[in-house]
Amino acid sequence: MRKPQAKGGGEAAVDFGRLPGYIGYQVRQTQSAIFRDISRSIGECGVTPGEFSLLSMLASNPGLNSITLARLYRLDKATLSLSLKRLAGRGLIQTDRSEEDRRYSSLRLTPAGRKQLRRATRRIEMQERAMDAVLKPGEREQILDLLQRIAGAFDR
Amino acid sequence: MRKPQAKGGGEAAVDFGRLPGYIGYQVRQTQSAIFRDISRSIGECGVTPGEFSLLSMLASNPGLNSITLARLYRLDKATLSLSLKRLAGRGLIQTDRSEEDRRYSSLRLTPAGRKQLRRATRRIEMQERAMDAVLKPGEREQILDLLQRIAGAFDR
DNA sequence: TATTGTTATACTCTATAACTATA
DNA sequence: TATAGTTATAGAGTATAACAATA
Repeated sequence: MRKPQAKGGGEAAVDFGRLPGYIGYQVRQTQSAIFRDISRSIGECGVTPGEFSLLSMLASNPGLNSITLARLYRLDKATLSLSLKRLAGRGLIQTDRSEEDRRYSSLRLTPAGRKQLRRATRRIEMQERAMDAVLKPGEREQILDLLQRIAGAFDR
Repeated sequence: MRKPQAKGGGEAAVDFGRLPGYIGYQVRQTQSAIFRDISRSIGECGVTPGEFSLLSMLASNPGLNSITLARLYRLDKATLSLSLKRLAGRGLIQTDRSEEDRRYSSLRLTPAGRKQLRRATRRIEMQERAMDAVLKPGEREQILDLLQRIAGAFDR
């Protein structure tokens, strides 16, 4: 218990206290390490992790509307509206009004969006392979399961 | 493979594609669920997760300087300067110039900061207990280990 | 010259509130 | 009246660049 957690660099004798024993803390640190790694190749990859999720969802669910996306990711519709506007501005998605109910927009990837998604997917999967390099057989499934259960604990 | 990952809500038949199989994706979702949960009681708790880390570090390492903190958390010194300014403005920390080398500041909690940290710690540990409720014996140690190894894979 | 720290500026992500168009 | 979507505004969190003080 209370094992200090060295983190590289020559900061001898810094005491992390109980922080390393908190799952919340380690999830934050890990998320930040993963994000930093992707950011280093953001030019090569072209999209942020959040944008990658959105593009993937539209690839699997063409015609999806933004209120559904907002509910799935628990974002305010205004927040999502801005993200989608940016993606549309870059020509990666196309937003049309739905025929049946003209309040809804129908979202889908453009050809440029599909191409960008393929590029980003290659980069993301490279990163996942880098993680596999430090995991033993079965551990990927294990952590995916643990993370989903923990997130589920707060689904409320 | 390609198991769609239902996420509550009545969005029947939304296909998450490969996303649920990516560790990066699940870490992001979990971090976001944990953050949302803490945010709901931010008034009660008083500090953000990032501020909680900073206060904890200063509790365990009184007199720490900001460049060391910046290196540990891989933040730019300007970024950290702003966070510390906000904490100082709320009277939670006190920053003094070091005696030996007057370029350095010596950071420490004020009595109000110690009190706030105790309050936040109670809240954070409640959250950790909520996670334990969905974990079997040994699984907390398991996920802490897995997360640290994955973060370490990108330490570069 | 090099290092610590601050300030100015800018960009992303997020939310709330007020609005329009549609139902 | 209710819902989908947009815009305006504001607050964190992050970075880069330019600067001051100290070594």
